[in-house]
Amino acid sequence: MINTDELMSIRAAELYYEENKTQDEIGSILRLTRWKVGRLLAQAKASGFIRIEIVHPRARRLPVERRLRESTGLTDAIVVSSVGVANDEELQSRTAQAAADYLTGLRPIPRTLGISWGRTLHDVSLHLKHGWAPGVDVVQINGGVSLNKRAGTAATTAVTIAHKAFGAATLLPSPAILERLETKQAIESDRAVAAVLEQAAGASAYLYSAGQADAHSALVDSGYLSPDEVAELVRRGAVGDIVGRYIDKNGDIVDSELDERTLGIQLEQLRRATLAIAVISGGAKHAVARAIVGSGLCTVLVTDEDTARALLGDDV
Amino acid sequence: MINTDELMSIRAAELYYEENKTQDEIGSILRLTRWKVGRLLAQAKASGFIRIEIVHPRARRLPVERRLRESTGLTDAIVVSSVGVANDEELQSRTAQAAADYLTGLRPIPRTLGISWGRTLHDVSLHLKHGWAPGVDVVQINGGVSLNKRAGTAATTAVTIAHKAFGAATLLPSPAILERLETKQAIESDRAVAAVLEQAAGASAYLYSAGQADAHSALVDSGYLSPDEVAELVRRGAVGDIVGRYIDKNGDIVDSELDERTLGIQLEQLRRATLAIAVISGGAKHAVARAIVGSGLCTVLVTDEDTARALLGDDV
DNA sequence: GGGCATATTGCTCATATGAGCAGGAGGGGC
DNA sequence: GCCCCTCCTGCTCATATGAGCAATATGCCC
Repeated sequence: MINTDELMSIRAAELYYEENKTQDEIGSILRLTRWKVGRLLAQAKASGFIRIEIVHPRARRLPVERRLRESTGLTDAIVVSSVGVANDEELQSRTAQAAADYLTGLRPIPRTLGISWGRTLHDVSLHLKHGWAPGVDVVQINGGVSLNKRAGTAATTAVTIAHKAFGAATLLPSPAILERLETKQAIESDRAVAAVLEQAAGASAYLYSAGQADAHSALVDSGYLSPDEVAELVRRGAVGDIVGRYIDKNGDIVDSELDERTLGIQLEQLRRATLAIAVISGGAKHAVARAIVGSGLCTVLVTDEDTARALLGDDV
Repeated sequence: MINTDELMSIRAAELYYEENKTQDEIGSILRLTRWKVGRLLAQAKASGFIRIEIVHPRARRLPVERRLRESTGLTDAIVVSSVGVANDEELQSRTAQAAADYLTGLRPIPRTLGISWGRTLHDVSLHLKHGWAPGVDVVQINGGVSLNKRAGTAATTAVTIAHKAFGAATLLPSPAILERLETKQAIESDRAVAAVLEQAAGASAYLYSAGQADAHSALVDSGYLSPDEVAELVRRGAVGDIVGRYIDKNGDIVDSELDERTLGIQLEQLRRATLAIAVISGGAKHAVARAIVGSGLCTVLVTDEDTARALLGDDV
């Protein structure tokens, strides 16, 4: 049975929010003092009967962001609303847009930005406005040029971001994963490659995304790994990959032999970074997001509401 | 491309509605004057970016009610919110509850209330509180006692409503539809039946629901009609039934021969009534609701938001 | 570039609202 | 039945907000 006050608070809420009446007017309609009306409305809000949503592709969820900052070690969290989103694509676009906004608003402006590559990062590059920053150099932090089927995507991403900021792009001229350890070591010690890696190590900020651990991963798409190899990694606890390296739910490398053959900055370099921005969205990436945030691989997370709630352990 | 003001209005809305900041505080955060913030918020509201919903089973939709009253000849409209409703059953329960509330609040209190029977009315009777009125006599306005499979539902409904109002119930001792015209005329002229019909004709208010025109109708359930007969009625334009009589989309009797054999008050008596309350909910009853409201068969409509919007021609 | 029409801004002032407090009603415990 | 404690009510007062208006900026035609 619903009590009288609750019912009255609903009647009051209808008149207040839907009919735009003042609390005083509502008072005379419901034969209550205006103070009682005010209290009923406060009660209705507190009980969660009044739901206020901001319906807009650019809307963020500040309370969720705050909770994320408070309950994790993140220095910042950007959470886009998933109200009214039909598909994952729309959600990813919103998240990429938010990441672009965050980059644009970033102070101090980073001199050098280290980036990974992939669908998400490419999306971010497209959402950045021309002139988003007055000069930022971009450097790739993991390999991936040659084998990429969607030719040049990795390079295009870096170049676009740099170009739009009137800066220079430095590409890492190497595959993401080498077949043999010796080859990797050889490439790594090559002067051109070593110079890029050095620049990457000294970047003032990092921006990267994560891949889910399954056959849809960009590393599979690009031909570096077979679906079977990924399935084996999953069996061994992989939840996803960042900068080409597969991690488990604790943020640890799953297969050190594979990792040795992966060219790019180390996870430890990300962990030590003052500013490492992870951009992650979509239901399939909840697990990898948890691993990244939980093990301190990023200092800033840009994500969607559902992922954020999954991290927070919300039931809804 | 989204313009700057729109984006600012979203940022302002986040701070105002989610972070409970004052417009002044928002002003200093966004580097705007507090008046600009106020205008941005007003703009966000006007553009529909701020959605305020009252989430409660007893919540009504006053703006929809007003539009219904204005665009139809109804003297009153009660529209329950369908936010957060999972199934039709929940919706019907909410609507029945609203009808019970409406009856309880009705002034002047009717001396005699003429009612039909059916699932909906039964539901209303259960939602009424004991002592909902200080004495109201209830009279059935259409037949339906004997054949009803759910034995005595029709009678129980009338008795419950009357009992809870400390009044007397008068049952109409007749089937809803007779097989032969002569039988119907004979019963109708029987003293006991005629007296009830006379009382029904003089009721100060009517309360009835409507059935959809398909095999799930209560008249089929009760055995008065076969699914085939209903199908034939549909073919001839029937959209539903009220007080046992099938009507088309104009509110006209579909089959006058069948109607002649139907015992109860005439549609014209409902149309002439000062107070005729129709209680209708569920997606399957949009058509019959339209017919009833459109042809003036009720003066008050109690319904759900979706049905109301269908009547108003809203797209959503 | 000048002048006009229109939109936008920053203000004053009236009003609506929430915080905090004093008095009073209700409801056990003895 | 009496008292005390708690919760609730209705108030005063400070603050937040929206309406309306003058001043200013913007765009547009010639």
